[in-house]
Amino acid sequence: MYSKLKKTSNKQLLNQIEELPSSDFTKACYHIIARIPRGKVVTYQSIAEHLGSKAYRAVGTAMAKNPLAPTVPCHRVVNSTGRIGQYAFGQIEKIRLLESEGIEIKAGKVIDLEKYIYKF
DNA sequence: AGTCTGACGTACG
DNA sequence: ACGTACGCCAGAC
Repeated sequence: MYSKLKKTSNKQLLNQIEELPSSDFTKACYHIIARIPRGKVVTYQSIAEHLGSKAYRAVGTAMAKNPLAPTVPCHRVVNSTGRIGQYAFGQIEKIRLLESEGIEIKAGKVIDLEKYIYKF
């Protein structure tokens, strides 16, 4: 009976991303993030590397403008140091979301980051 | 085309 | 285990 409240399918989401007026680089970032499962995280650096680039700062810039948050789960992107990093709706909210997915965070850092890293 | 700005990373103190 | 300085590069003007 809640079928109409079903989340946007991944396929629909990918189409939505394609329709955005963003650059290819930015859309590629969203595509990558769209496949991170609940309870897992990736780093800005790994996203850039996956795109064959060193532009990890630009990845952050793309996140900052993410028009599909939190459907495109940009809250699952953290610093390579394990620090939470920034979030358009505030670090508090980012931490709250991550904890709700089972990720342990203390003093703004992910405890045992390796355990939660999503590998491509 | 030139310049500036970041949801970053890393080295170094 | 901090903070800071500097390098990085795509995107916005």
